[in-house]
Amino acid sequence: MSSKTTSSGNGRGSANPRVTLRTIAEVTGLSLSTVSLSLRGGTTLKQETRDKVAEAAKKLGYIPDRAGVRLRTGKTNVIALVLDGAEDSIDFARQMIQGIGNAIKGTRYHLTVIPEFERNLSADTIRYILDNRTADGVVITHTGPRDKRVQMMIDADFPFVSHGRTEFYTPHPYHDFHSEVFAAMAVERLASKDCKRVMLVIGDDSTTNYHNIVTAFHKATARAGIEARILEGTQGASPAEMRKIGLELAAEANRPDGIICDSEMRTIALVGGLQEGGRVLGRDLHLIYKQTSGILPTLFPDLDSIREDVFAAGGELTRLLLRRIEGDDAESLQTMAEPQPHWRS
Amino acid sequence: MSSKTTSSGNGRGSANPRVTLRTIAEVTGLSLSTVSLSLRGGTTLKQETRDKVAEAAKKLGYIPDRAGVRLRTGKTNVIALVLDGAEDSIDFARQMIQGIGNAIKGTRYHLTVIPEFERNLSADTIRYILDNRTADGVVITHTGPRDKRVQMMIDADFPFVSHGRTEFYTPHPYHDFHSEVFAAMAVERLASKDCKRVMLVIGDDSTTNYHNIVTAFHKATARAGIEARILEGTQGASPAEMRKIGLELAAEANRPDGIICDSEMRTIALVGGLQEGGRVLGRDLHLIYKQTSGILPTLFPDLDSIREDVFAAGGELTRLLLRRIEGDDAESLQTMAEPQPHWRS
DNA sequence: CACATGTTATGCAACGTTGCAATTGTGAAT
DNA sequence: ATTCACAATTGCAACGTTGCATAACATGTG
Repeated sequence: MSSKTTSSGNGRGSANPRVTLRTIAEVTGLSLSTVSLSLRGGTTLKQETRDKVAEAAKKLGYIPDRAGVRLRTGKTNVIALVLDGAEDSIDFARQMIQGIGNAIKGTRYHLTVIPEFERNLSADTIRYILDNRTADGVVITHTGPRDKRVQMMIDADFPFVSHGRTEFYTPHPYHDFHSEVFAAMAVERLASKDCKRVMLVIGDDSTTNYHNIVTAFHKATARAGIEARILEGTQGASPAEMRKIGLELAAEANRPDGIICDSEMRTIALVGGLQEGGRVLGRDLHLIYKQTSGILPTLFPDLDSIREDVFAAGGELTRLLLRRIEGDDAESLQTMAEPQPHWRS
Repeated sequence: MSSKTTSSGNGRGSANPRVTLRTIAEVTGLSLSTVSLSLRGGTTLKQETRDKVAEAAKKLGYIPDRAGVRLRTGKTNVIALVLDGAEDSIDFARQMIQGIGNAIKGTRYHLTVIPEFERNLSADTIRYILDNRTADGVVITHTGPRDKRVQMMIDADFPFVSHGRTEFYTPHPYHDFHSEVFAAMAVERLASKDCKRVMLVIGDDSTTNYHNIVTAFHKATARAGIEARILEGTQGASPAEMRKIGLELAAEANRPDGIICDSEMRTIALVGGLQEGGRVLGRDLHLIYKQTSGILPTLFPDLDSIREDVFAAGGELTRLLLRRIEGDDAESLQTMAEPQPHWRS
């Protein structure tokens, strides 16, 4: 039928010889260019031709070669997740990855994950991606108010989305948990339980969320006429130290009767300490934590919590990023996730 | 000086024009081929030439274009992690990824992660990678005795490494936690605490580890002359159900006085149920769990545990895989991780 | 001087893709 | 018949890299 290399023996040791545009061209008797154009929906082609190409492509199971496309167009069809090393939110990484993976299922995109070992090296990671055009877009988490990674990508006009807002003037895509609402909800709930002295336990003051929560906490406690207290400087605290803090707190005369905790890891440690100190949650004091994993509800079935759905966040971040890559403008790509209260009793 | 396109204005909108072999060729006055050859350590080149090229490459910050290399050689410089959706081991995904990331730091490899949503779709994932040569090697976890993914990759002679052994005749690279030792250690420890009726709580009977642990458990209990019992069929059990099981167990007349649990998630739920049922661990009964995350030691500081270092496993898996990709043969790429006991009191 | 022998460097083609300029075919208008 | 407009298709070059076959040069040998 056709001219050369009909089926086997094209050099590569693989079982079935790779299907390329050339294969389809030979099968259909069309030229490479036509096949390529047709597959990308060229409107100048005859309908008959387009059908023929589409059919052949499907039958042969053609999938564009990533290297070819990338070399020619510069498009990598890769999105990169910069994975923060923090383990405050238990199961955060897994859920985020699953969420992203779910959202790119069926698309041409692949996910590459770049674990971050030290926060202050994160600029290097971004620099590398920017310089080597190693992805079409980036997802970052644990965003700070003046996050240098954000700054770099804005400057380079590179598509990205952040989990968390920033304070930059130039708008950029983000998806964020509404921590102000979280704080307000939690305070109101504690107020309704007749708490008078409420403490906020919060770490990682490098994130924007930190500031948002603190501000909202103060506003809400003021409104409710409740004494507010913040346990700060615990971002580096180990679980053991955190537990000790809980133990000390349990012994304090003027201890809080309501606690709001924004980290699961800290919640576990703190509760451990409080219980060891003889305090019974739900009686001596109330605690509300921000829930992201399935573990804490199992562990503390009676504790109130407010949920952030990290799997959904991963999906949303991805959708925003893909639209950004397509060229949508930043202003239209900013969404918030509403906290979901889970009150017990 | 040189002929064409000296510095700027090469079309791409980027700030600094991309450094390619061509750039180095122009700077050094050598040909493309020579530069390429030199950078790959061609021994036929004069030392002077090699130095000149190396110096220029370093000064310009040359990094080979991935698409170019991939197109020409078929090498993707990518390793793929197929991420099982199981959340038995808390923090497993994050540690595994960090471990792999740490091991490829400084190499040309990137990590792509493919989340698995349904186990029975895992063959499709592998098929895709195999057909499209989308990675140079694959890491799989939660390996089964006759794992079809392993079978496929063996058949295709494709580089991979499994976290977990198999029963296949053809050898393949693996790194595995020594669960037989784990079971034996745990039983001995319980025996030394005068336990008489020991129960093994274990889920996911699709993994090889399941069988290894069960066998070793029976052997060890027989040797110690202890009554053995296995709580089976809990692989699909939700934390709530698991907790209920713990509660029921606490009320049982002939309840075990020693429990071995191979999953953190199940440990948490089970302990919750046991405690709710009024049992005090360390007094009424002893429990030893397999520890992978930092959470459980915080939560249960008094419980004995045996640790598997997932971060280290990720690193080892990667090293094995890379050596496999380099062509080392499978037999030499099989290693075991020794369980690390953490006895309290 | 012609020729073989190394040593060192290079030209060319190819991997799979796409964008553009150019070509062919078709029918209608001059 | 020639030209024109339009529709449909195609050839060519290029993206960055590497392997092979060849070239250029110096040196030694008959």
